[in-house]
Amino acid sequence: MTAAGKETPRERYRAQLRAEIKERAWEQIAAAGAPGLSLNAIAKQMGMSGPALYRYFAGRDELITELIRDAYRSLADTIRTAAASGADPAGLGRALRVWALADPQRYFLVYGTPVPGYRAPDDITAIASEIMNVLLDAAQPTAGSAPPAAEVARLESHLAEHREWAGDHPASPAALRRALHFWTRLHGILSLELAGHFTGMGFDPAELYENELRHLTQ
Amino acid sequence: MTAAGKETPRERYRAQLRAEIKERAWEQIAAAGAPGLSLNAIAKQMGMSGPALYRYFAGRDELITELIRDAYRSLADTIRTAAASGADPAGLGRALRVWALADPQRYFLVYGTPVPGYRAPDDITAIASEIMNVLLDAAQPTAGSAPPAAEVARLESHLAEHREWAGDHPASPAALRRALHFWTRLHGILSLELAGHFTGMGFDPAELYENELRHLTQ
DNA sequence: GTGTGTTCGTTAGAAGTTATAACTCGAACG
DNA sequence: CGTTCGAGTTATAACTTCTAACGAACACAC
Repeated sequence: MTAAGKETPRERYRAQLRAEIKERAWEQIAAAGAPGLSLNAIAKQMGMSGPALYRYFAGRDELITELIRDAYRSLADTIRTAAASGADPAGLGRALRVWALADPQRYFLVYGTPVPGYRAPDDITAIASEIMNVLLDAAQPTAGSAPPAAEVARLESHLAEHREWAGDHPASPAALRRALHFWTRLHGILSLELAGHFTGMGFDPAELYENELRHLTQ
Repeated sequence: MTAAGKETPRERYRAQLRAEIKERAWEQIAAAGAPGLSLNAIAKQMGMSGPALYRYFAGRDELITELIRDAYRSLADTIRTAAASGADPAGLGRALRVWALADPQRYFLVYGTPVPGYRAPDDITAIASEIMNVLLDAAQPTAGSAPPAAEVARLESHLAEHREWAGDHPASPAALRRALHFWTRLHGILSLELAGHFTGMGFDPAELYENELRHLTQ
């Protein structure tokens, strides 16, 4: 895959160890959430003593940022792959849910409670807008189905005037609106489900989600 | 308000100090999120030394749980008050947004990323269902407007069979569905806005929110 | 007014954490 | 084969939560 020939043995070893550290980090995060991640614990698990990890990550924050980056990348890959294999918007939504349920804490690393001061590095926001691009693609085609109902007219004209976030994507105002709704509505259900706010309520979150997908794709 | 006569001086002092501790805790949480809350820092701020706080809270977890409880209560009061003063569902939605924007971290204490192991005490879940009750009330009246569109029929029949979460509230299946949508859709927009996922996108989240309210109330 | 307790706040300390500094040793490379 | 670079070590500082033991102040009963 990557130009393996040019790697020195040390680089190989280094990359491998970084990967193992992240591996353990994911386990800890899955078990106790991001605040429960401990560099020291990872080091002990790997049979080495604390400060050794600082050879591989500048600190806890850098490790977490790296994990957030990976989570974003994983999500972007999932969405892109689903779209590339001809999935309709509903299919994209289902892929999103499968991805989220596979590792709730990974979802929360992307869309969960932010640390007030934190500002995401540029490459992460780039991945975020890549995801948005796929959504905009998917929101486009819906033929000339729904008439521009008066209800949404105001929002669509507002979005038409503020389409910076779409970059140079040629999405129609209706598509801008649909992509946004797709995002916010599915996130609304998913995040509540993953946070456990539906547990004990009795109904099946999948039914609610499928209903929203039906609604979103008209 | 409270039966002040029967309070001993010590109880008064104790209650006051507990309140001040929570006050400082809110400041810290607003500034650095829940993980940034430090008992020690609070103690120092109040001019007393670390372990003194353990007279008032069993530990960090109990303090946070108490803050979560207060946040829930504050939200329930806000929603109930809005409903009591004759607000329609849209008004409830706006009250929710105002409450959330007033202190984003407080919102996240209620609806943010959960700690995997954490299980909310019963009285907190009781407040949660109190909130749901107000939502169910508000979702009820909408006259005989929308016909039971085939799109939502499946979800509504599912909800009709799983209405444990409504307690003994006499909400119609349509009301169950509407209350759920009200919750998930507004939370979807709000949580993304509060987490800063809309910053830099250019559009006004209020427009998106208002559109959703319009949509929700038909 | 003078005991008597309860409770408050203190210091000391254990067991963690992140992170830095200084040092050793081994492996890669010229 | 030697030199250098880097990995991992220990020691330390500055934090954190939280327990334990102590002293002192305060409310209350007598």
